[in-house]
Amino acid sequence: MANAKRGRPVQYDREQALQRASDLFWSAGFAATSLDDLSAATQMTRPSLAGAFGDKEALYIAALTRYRDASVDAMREILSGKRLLRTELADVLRKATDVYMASADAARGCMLIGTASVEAVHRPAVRRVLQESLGAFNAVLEERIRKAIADGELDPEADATGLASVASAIMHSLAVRARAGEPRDALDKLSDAALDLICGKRP
Amino acid sequence: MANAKRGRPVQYDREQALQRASDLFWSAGFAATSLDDLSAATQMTRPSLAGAFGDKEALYIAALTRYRDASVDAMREILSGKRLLRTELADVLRKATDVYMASADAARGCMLIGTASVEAVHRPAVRRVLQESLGAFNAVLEERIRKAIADGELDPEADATGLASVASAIMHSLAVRARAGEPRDALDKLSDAALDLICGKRP
DNA sequence: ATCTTTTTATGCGAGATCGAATAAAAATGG
DNA sequence: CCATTTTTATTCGATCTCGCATAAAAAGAT
Repeated sequence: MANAKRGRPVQYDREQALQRASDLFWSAGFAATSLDDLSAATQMTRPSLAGAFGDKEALYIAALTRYRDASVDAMREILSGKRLLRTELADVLRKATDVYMASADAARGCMLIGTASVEAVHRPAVRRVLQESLGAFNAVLEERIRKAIADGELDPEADATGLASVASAIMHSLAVRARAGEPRDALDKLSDAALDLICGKRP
Repeated sequence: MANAKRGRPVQYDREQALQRASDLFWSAGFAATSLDDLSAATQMTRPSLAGAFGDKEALYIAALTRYRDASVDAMREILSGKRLLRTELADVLRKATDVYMASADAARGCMLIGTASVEAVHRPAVRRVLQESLGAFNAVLEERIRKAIADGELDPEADATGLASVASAIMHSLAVRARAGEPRDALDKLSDAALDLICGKRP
C-alpha cells in the first residue's frame, strides 16, 4: 500500500505564517514587501515559502482571501438581524473603524482597499479578488437591508441595492480615511451622518 | 552685475515631465515604478530627474500635488452654484467616474486614493498630502452644500458637514470600485442612490 | 574668443531582489 | 538497517535599483 504521510514533517504553521505575512502586506503593501521580509517574519526559508504558497503573488492572494473571509464572517455575524438595522449597522461601522485604526503606529485601514487597489490595475488575479470581495461585503449588507424593509424598519419603497452600495461606500471611505491618518472622531462623524441618511434621522 | 540665466538651458518641459511621470505612478503605484521607468517615460536622464525634482518620493509628491490641485479646481468649477446642487453634484460624480475609467485598459481610479493610500502608512509626507487632499475635496463640497441650505434647496436643519463627508465617501468608493474593475453602470447606480439620499429623492 | 556656469550624457558600483539549483535533515516503508 | 520521500538549509547568479561621479555640451559673461 502506498502511504500515510511520508517525508519530513513541516515545521511551520500555515495559518500563523499567513497571519504574519498578512501583517507585512497590510502595512507596507505588496510591492514594498520583499520575500526576505516575509521569510524573516514567518521564520520560513524562501524555498519553504515557495513550496507552501507558490510565488509572492500567490502568497499575497492567499493572505487577502483569508482576510476577506474572516471579515465577511465577522460582518455577517454582526448583521444577524436580531437587533435593529440601525443598531447593527452602527456596530459594523464602529467595529470596522476599530480594525482600521488598530495599529499602534500609523493606521492601516482595510487590507483589501488599502493595498490590493494599487496592484489591481496590473494584476488581474488581485483585481478579481478585490472585486469579488467588494461584492461579498455588499451582498451581506444588501441582504440585511432587505430584511429591514420586510420588517418595516425601512420604507417599503426603499431601494435596497442602492442603500447597500451607499453603506459599502461608507466603509470604503472609512478605510481610505483611516489610512490617510484622519482622527477617530472624523470617522465616527461620517458613520453617524451615513446612518442618519440610510436608516432615517433618529428623533 | 551677476546674471540673467547662465548655463545650458533645460531641455525638458517640467509640466510635461510631471504629466508623464504621473501616468506611470497612477497606473502602477509608487513602489512598482522605477526611476528607469520614469527616466524613459519623461525622456530625462536620471541625473536630470534628480536635479529637477529630487529623489523618487519628491517626484511622486510633486505629481500628487499637481493632480490634486487640478482636480480640486475642476471640482470647484463644476460646483459653481449656478445650477441646482443636485445637478452640479451629479455632474461632479459623473465626471469623476469618467476620469476614473478613462484608461484604455484597466481603470485606474483616483491617483490619490488608488496609489497614495498604500504609501501613506510608511511615508509621512505622502500621508500628509493625502490627508490634506481629502480635506480639500471635502471643503469644496461642504461649502457648496452650505449654499444649498442657505438657498432653500436643502432642509435648513440639514447637517452640511455630515452630508459633505458622505458625498466625499461616495467619491472615495467610486475611486476604489473603478480600480477594482466594476462596470460603469454599477458606479452610476451608486451615484444615483447617493444623490437621492443627499439631495432628497426626486419626485 | 575664452572662461564660467548649468545642464545633459554616460557609466560605475554597492546593495537588494527573486527564482532556481544543490545539499543536508527528518520522517516513513520495506 | 537501508531506501524513498518530503521538507529545510545554503548558495549562486541574473537582474534590477538607486545614488553618485565623471565627462561632454550649451549657453551667458567678460
